[in-house]
Amino acid sequence: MSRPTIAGVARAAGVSVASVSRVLNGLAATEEMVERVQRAVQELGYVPDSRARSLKVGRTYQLTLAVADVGNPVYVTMMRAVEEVVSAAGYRLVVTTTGPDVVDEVALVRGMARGYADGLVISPLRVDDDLIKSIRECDVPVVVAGNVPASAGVDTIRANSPKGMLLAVEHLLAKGRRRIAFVNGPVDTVPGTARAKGFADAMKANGLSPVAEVEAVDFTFAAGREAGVELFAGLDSAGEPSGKTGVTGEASGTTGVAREASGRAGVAEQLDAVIAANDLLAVGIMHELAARDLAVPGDVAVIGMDDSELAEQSFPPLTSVNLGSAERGRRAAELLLARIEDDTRTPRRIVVQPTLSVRKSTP
Amino acid sequence: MSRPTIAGVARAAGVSVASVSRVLNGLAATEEMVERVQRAVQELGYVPDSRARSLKVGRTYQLTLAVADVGNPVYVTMMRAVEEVVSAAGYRLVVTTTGPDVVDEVALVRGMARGYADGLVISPLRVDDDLIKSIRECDVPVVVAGNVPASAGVDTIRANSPKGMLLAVEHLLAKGRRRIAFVNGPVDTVPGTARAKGFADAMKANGLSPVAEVEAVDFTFAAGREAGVELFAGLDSAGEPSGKTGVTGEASGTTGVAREASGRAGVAEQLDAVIAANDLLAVGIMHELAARDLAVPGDVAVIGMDDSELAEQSFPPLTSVNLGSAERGRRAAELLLARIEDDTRTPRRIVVQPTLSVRKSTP
DNA sequence: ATGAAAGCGCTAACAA
DNA sequence: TTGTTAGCGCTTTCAT
Repeated sequence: MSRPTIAGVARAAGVSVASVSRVLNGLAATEEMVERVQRAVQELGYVPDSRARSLKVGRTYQLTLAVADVGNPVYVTMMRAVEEVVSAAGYRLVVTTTGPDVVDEVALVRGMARGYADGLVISPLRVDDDLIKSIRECDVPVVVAGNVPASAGVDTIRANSPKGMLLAVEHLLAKGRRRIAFVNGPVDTVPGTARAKGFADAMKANGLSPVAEVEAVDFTFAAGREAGVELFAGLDSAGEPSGKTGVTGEASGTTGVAREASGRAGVAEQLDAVIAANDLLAVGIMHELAARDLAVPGDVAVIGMDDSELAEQSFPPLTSVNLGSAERGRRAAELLLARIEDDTRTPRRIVVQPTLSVRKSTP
Repeated sequence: MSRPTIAGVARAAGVSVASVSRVLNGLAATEEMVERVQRAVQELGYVPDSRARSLKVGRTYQLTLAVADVGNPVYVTMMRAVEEVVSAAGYRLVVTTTGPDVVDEVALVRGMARGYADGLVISPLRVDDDLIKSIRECDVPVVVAGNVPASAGVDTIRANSPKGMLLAVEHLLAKGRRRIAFVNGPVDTVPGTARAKGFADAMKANGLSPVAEVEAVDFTFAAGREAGVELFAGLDSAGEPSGKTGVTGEASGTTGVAREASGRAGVAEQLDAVIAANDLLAVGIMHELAARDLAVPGDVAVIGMDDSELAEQSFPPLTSVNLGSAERGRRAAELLLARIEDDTRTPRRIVVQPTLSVRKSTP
């Protein structure tokens, strides 16, 4: 016994399919008609086929949110915000993971065309021309939560990383910390680039040079720990900070030796604060700090970015730059909904201002 | 200019729609035919409509994973595992959030019928007859990652909480901790019930009575902190543990006073270990411990459950019962795939055995 | 190897 | 108010 279709219901109720459709969609019908149809629906356990319906009406009432990494808590903040807005508007939200590669991102946008959903919010780590092209060609509206060129002609909503960096640096400065290191994510990503520049500018604006800068392989906890190892190895072998950049690049083969030599005092002398490009990296760094008996914030203050749930869960709770992920999610959803209603409106580019959530990881 | 359809492509290529369909699906065709069609597809930027296609072939090649709370890190572990299996099998995975209520869960399963996906993995917090009914009536296969009665006749894959509790209690015992408190999630949930019973049995089997038992309002970090407040208030006002249950139920109105009186020594005397029903609760408890200057594991050892990414990210890293979430995810996906292939196979009920991941939160 | 045409389950004119 | 029917975009017999 296969699933009943609308025809089956019509037959069971002794009415036409059109009448069934009308009753189901709440259009005008007599008491008795409604009654009969509903009983038949009940009895057969009929459920409309959403594909057939959307094939006809041209809408799925489904929206997609694509994120790079479900393990990154910043996305749960965004997800919650997007979910709230779209479900209030009568859409259901589904989430897909793209991974860090731009090709997968492109494939997703391409595949999104025709039928999977009525719209897409995408938060890409890396952007290239193919991605932009696929977004323009996509026949459902796409809004980018991130940074793409204005020339792409697409609705975007992004954070203000430079401003965020300024907040972080100035907070540290106000607390008397001047020997600041920066742990970034991959610099070939959009946020990586933005944060690198933001950090450099913020430091310069305050007459500071970084003690060290290291680039983690991605925006994860594990990468944060590795970056921590690299950071301390570099600090130690480099001795006093000499120039603008300090240590950069891969951990050297001498890590073991350098690490052995990097005593608590040695590091604490050279470094009194670390800014990380996101909360996951920051927490990774805090673990490496602890492994070296360096106290947070006593010896070294730590600031993360994203102000995700992890920031309050970590210990000590992490001071973090709130880049407005909830607001970005909310407004991305609103932008998407608006564009679904009216595809001719001129693309908007919204930037959300950051705030600083001060917790115990800074003095 | 609307999106091109297969008819448009056929016209542009000067062939029939059937031929276009064949080329697109890799069926037999002459060189020249393939050539012409592909050029037309290229030029028009044609993308097939997945709804129309799946309406015809009866498959969407999309699978859904429904989780209660995207903020719970145990689900990211599951998600990753499910994703890996289903994408290897040529399906795309989408994730939806249901929230804690069973009615939403039911609505999801009902709505899942007809068209959204070819199958569903669901991990419900609460289960009732309606849910079970909706699962049986669902016309796409559903596998439950969790515990439903065998009579439901559905594929399930679940953890062995009692065994996990035993692991936790015995580990504590081996480390000389005997004054154990338990922080559970809501006991009207499936995991809540299972863990309550598991804990009671594990304690009894080892001749121990719990120092205290408190029930958090849900399985979140915030609830964990609240539960911590309640736990310590109760401990203090109850004095020495007298019977089997110790403190239970809501925080009393005297919390403020009790808290004031609950000194470091007082608590440490009554309590030397806490088992939490999941990692989020455990981390919440650790924060409350820290707020009272109680050292982990020095004064109080803490064990979580789920062994999620949070367990290694927390500080100190959390000893946690690995309930096999990755394996459960993997096998749930396999079960689902198998059932999609053959809907007549008799339902399987798999239980995954736990292991203990020992970290620094226990001595 | 290719084309014509039926039909997947539904909605929306249009007719009655 | 209700029924009949065309067609959404696609795949798949069945002829050719």
